[in-house]
Amino acid sequence: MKNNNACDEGTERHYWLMKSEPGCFSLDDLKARPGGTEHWDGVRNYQARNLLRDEIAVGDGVLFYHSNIPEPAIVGLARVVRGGYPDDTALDPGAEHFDPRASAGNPIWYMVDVAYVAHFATPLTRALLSRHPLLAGMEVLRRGSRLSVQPVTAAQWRIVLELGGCAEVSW
DNA sequence: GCCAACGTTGGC
DNA sequence: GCCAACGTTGGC
Repeated sequence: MKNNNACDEGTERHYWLMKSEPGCFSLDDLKARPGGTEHWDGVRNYQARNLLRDEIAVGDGVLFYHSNIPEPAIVGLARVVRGGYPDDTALDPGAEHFDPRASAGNPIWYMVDVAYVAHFATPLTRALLSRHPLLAGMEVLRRGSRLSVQPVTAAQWRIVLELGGCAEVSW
């Protein structure tokens, strides 16, 4: 976990990285959804839940990361179009991420909605990202980093968009 | 497939 | 409250 320094304390974060296994849900899948929009549901980790519930807001930027493949990479961009609200897949006994402890009055788990923005011209692999001195500290590159929703600094965001050929995308 | 890193569970 | 056992994530 990263600790805030004095400059970050109390300031809003606007940029995030979200992981997905492309065999489960890829950036192409997001693009193909009606309106390019989908719920980011199924997160069952309290640290990520807190971000979804309390921090992630409409208009925030999302780096879309493909994990658990031969060459994991940031493949493109999405935008948050709805802030945190209860993840009702936790209430569905038939759902993969059903949680018997959750109820309508105590949803426990939260999700946001994200909308497709763009694919990068080429996927930004871990090797490529690590080569950039200002990206070497990214949470996703840290060994053992498992958080599926991570904060990204404004500086990191800007550099990643440049590397991805999306510097002109305004936020 | 291996295994390190991490979160969660549960005995005590 | 400690901590060992266990399950999962995810890079390699």
